[in-house]
Amino acid sequence: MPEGHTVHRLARTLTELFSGERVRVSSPQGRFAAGAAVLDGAMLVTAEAWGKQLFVGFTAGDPLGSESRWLRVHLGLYGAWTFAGDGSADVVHAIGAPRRRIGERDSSPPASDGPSSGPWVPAAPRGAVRLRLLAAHAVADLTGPTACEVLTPQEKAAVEARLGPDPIRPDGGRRSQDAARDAFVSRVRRSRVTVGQQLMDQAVIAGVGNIYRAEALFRARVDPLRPGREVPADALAGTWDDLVVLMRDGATTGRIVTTRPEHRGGGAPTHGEGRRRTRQNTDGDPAAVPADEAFYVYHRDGSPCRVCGAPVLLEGLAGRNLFWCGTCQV
DNA sequence: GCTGCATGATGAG
DNA sequence: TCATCCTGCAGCA
Repeated sequence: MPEGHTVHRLARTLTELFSGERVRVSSPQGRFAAGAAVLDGAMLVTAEAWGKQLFVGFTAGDPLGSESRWLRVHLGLYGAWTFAGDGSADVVHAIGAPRRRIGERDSSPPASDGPSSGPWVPAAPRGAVRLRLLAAHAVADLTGPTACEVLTPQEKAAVEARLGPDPIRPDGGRRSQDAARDAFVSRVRRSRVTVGQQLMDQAVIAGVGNIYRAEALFRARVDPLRPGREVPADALAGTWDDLVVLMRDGATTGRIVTTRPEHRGGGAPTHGEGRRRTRQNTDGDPAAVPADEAFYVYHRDGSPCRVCGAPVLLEGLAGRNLFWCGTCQV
């Protein structure tokens, strides 16, 4: 599922592909027909993310009236975007749940025969496409979103007002990085709701999902079942700072990798150049870290903790699976 | 072919 | 706390 890093990545991709373009907006599946009709033919200005919320801005004028509009998309558990293009833009991939299909070049005919092969024709939408954005050189299809609606700027502001700070946004979306961190720390400590639950609350911190929750609390050695007000402020501040690094890395690479090099490589001991790496996510090559070594606890229930060897625990918490190490996290 | 799950959020009870 | 919505895919038969 798309956690915040994926949504930020999507915003960048949409901006790259469509900003400054007039786009045809349609709803092949039909469920967004009315909204699509409002936006069809408008100029797309930019796309941005706040936590898991994606906002795509369209300029006032022409088909729209005197007011600009924002398309708000939330992918939920299953939503996904699929991109294709004529190859003039370097971005042809899909991002989203349940599986990334990065690198899939479904529609684009090989650009091998050059510009003489005539105008690019996008492939027919595949599956239940709620929304299609089409410009001269690229197409984006959206399937399975939890939310897809057209908002006024005021309505967009109202949505944002309900969201907590977002570690990926500059300054966390607050006045400063310190203000964002403080807001997060004090909010968590104001409540006796477990810190594990609060990390999934988008009003507390925006963009964190089940993976980042599990991994960040493990790295901070904090027991997810601890009431928020009992977690030391400096542990929470450290968690925020850690998430800033982890999630920005995720947004850059498209992959979540939280393990430190010294905790990977179950078999072969790392040596040589691999040893001194301190970054988590890739060092430029996401494939460098095998998928089964990317996490400390997420989806590793029953397997030995990478640090202490105790079996990773799994429990249902507020309807979601919670993974943690009962020995390392206290 | 069918079933159950998934990195979410919401609304009713 | 539960049911519900959105969709695709892995894992079965």
